[in-house]
This record gives sequence, C-alpha cells and structure tokens, in this order.
Amino acid sequence: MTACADCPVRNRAICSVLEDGERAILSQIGHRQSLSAGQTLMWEGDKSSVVANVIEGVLKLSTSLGDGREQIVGIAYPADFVGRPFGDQTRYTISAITDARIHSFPRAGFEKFAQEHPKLEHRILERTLTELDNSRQWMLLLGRKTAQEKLATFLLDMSERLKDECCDEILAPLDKFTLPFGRQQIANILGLTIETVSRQLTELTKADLIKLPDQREVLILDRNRLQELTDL
Amino acid sequence: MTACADCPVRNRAICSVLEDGERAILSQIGHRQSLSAGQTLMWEGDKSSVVANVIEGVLKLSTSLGDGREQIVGIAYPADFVGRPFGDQTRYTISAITDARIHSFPRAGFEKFAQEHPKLEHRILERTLTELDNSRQWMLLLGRKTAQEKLATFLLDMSERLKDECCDEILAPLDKFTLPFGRQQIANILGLTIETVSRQLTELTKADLIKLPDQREVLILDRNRLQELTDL
DNA sequence: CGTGCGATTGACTGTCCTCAACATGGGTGG
DNA sequence: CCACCCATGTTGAGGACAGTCAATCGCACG
Repeated sequence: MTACADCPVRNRAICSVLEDGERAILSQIGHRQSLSAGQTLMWEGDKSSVVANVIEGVLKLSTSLGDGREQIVGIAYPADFVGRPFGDQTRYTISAITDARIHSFPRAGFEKFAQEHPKLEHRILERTLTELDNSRQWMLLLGRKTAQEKLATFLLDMSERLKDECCDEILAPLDKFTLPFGRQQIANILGLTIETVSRQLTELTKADLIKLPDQREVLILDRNRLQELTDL
Repeated sequence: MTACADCPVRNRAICSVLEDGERAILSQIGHRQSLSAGQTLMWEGDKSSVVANVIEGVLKLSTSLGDGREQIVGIAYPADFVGRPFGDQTRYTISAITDARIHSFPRAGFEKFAQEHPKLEHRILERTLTELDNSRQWMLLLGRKTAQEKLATFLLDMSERLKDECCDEILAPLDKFTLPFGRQQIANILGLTIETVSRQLTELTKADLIKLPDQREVLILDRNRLQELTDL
C-alpha cells in the first residue's frame, strides 16, 4: 500500500538517496495521506509533530499577522519536503492549495531514522540550504521590487516550475502553464493586494507580454521583455 | 595561532559539537582572518569557495537589483556560520558591517571534513533550519507590515540579540543597546528608505516608546506598547 | 573654522491600498 | 433548460502611506 515502487516522486524526493531496503523501512515509519484543496496540515505555532514528502499536488507555507494579513512564505511541489524536523515548533501554517497526496512521518520516528542515515540528513541539508537561498531571493522581491517587477518575476518563476508537460506543439516559442493559485494567493505570495495583482496582469496583457486565456492559464508571449521588467 | 582554546565562540559556534581533537583538525583546514568595516568577503554570484565562522563583529548578507536597490537578507553575529556549503554559487554578498574577525575555510576542505563528521553536519542542518524559519518570519515583515510595525519589530528583535552585557544597573526595567547599523542599513533590512526610518524613529521617540541618546544607541522605554505595535 | 558624512525635516509626488460597483463563470435548484 | 447565486476576478474613484527631492542640521575630523 505504501509501496515505494510505484511512487511518482521516488527519484526526486529526499528518499532517493536511500537503498531500496532502507527506503522501505523509512516508508513504514509513516503513511500516505490525502489532503483536499484548502485543508490544513499543520498550524503556525503548533508543536511540530509531523514531517512529510509531497507526492502530488501543491501546498503553501504561510504566516500571518493578528489582523489577518497573510504572507505566503513558501510553496511545496511534488517531491518537496515539508515540516520542521529537529525543532519543536512549526513557525508557519501548511495547507493544501490543490488536492494533494503526501507521505507523512511522525517527527520523532523520522528524526531517529535520519540521524542513523547521515546521507539522508545530508540530502535534507542540501535542500534546506537551497530553500534558504530561495527565500532570501524572495526577500529582495518583497522588500524592494515594485508591483510590476513582482509580477514579472512571479510569472517567470512559475513558468520554470510549471512548464506544461503536454507540449503538443512542434516547438514552444511561447510557453504556457496553469497556475495552481487564485489571485488572492498570488497577492499573498507577492505582498500585494488582489486588486493590484489584477491590474498589473491586465497591464502586462495590454502590453502583449502575456495572454490569459483563462483565469488560471498563462501564456508568456515575450519572455525577454518580461525578463527586463524583473530588473535583475 | 589558530588555537581553539582561546576562541571566544568555541562554546557556541558549530564546532562546539566536536571533540577537542577533531576541532583542532578542522581548525587547521582554515585560518583566522580580519575584516575591516565595509569590507566584502564574497560577492553575490561568485563561485562559492569559502565558508566561515564569525568570531567577532557583525556581517551582513545582502542582495540587490540592477539599479542598486539593496535588500539585507541576513545578519551574522559572533558564533554564526556564513557562506554556502554544498553548492557552487553564493547568492548574496557577505560584507563586514563592523570590524570583524572570522575563521574561514576553503569550501572543499570544509565539506570533506563535514561529510566525515555527521554530527557537524547535523549541527549545520539545525542552524540552517532555524535560519530558514527566521528568514520566513522576516518575509512576513517585508511583505505585510507597515513602516511603523517594521520598526517596532526591528527594535525588539535587536534588543533580544544585543542586550548590553554591561548591565551595571541593579535591574533592567528598560533595556539599552547599541545598534551596529546606520540608518541606511536599517532601511535596507526593513525594505524602507532612510527617510522613512528616520521619521518613524522620531515618531516612536515623541510617543515616549524609545529614546535615542545617540545615533546608534537605543533605549526601550515601553516594551509592552512597542510589542503591541508589531501587530503579532 | 571649514569640510564632509550621516541623519533629520519638510514639501510634494506617486504607487499602491481601500472601498465599492460591476463582470464572469460554474454550479444548483426550480 | 434557464434563472439565480455565490465565488472569484476586474475596474474605477479616491485616499493614504511611503518614496522622492531638496534643504538643513549636527557632529567628527582635518
């Protein structure tokens, strides 16, 4: 049931550094779990009791102020690892943005296993370092970029992660992808309001840099000019 | 010369998890180095060739846009670890804010040593996870807080890190500390302009929440009300 | 005593937010 | 099947907060 053999992320998730035998043991420490869109896995401030691999779907990590203002501080795609090992508190809320499947582990059991398998810890370290680099890059966006620059950066960033597999076209001179986010969530990622996001998207559309065939679909028409707008 | 015995951070830096013998070996992989205020250790985009422990002084990690807008994405105090192990590129500039001393290691040698000492890697992992939590918390500030909230948060944050050792007073009902930053750098930490920082500080002073005896010194007069202004 | 750097203050501007109306589209029930 | 509704997104008008530009201050240093 929790067999790794048919796991779609077995070659990319952190467990890919383990031997089959080791992986089977780790697998049995936890279990697969389904989340429906909107469902929250753990809350900011909770005791950290669970960590997980994302198998399918998209999760968001978010934190918020007393009056409800929210900031999304991370996004987890399939093969990503979520949760806070080696610490007793989760400092952000983890929720499913789309329907999702994860393989979750009780933190204690996972930590014990990890400490006995340094190569797994090493893999987690590498990921965490990359996450830290990314989040610092995002701080530049939040602190210093204009609304237009934020959206240009966001769209290019998404296009890297979400390049539609279904490339029916002969070539792909303009790429197309489907956002897993609604406008409000884009706003919460970029530190803007939903109205500003909407306005900037229509601006970019009017300027023929992008096309929005549908609320969630994006076509990048002019990657170069979009790149220039990111100001980096 | 590079003896650990007299190192002021030996009990707090990552090497504190090592035995004396191991630590001596690690020590000899690198060397102590002095940095004067303003001096840059490594540049954003450089090949990552060095990592280091901070022994004394304060360093900043920063990244910037094409036109010079800068965002400070991290601050390193004594006993902190800087640089990017297990990755070939540094994604932010590391510079000394005050005169500083570090113990730096060629990345390759350090990595080899770390891989042979899982408990050191584990310590680095713990630190990196904490750093990631902190940087995500800071994203909330950058994306969602007002100028006033940013400054209140900043001042309380600094007071935690910088509580003046020299507590001559019987008790410390109001705490005092000296910022290692000028106004421009505060602005670059908070994602504001220098003028806004200055104005907000005078506001807080007029409201008798703080006192600024000198450009770098801060007295917190009313920690509770300041806490309320952080809106969390 | 002048020079220069950092910080402060002021006047004005612009970007983004707020509030509100309106559009769109998918789902449900009559 | 259509009318209605609700959720989501767009558009508009007006305002506020922080940015820009510029003058002034204070202080350390030569």
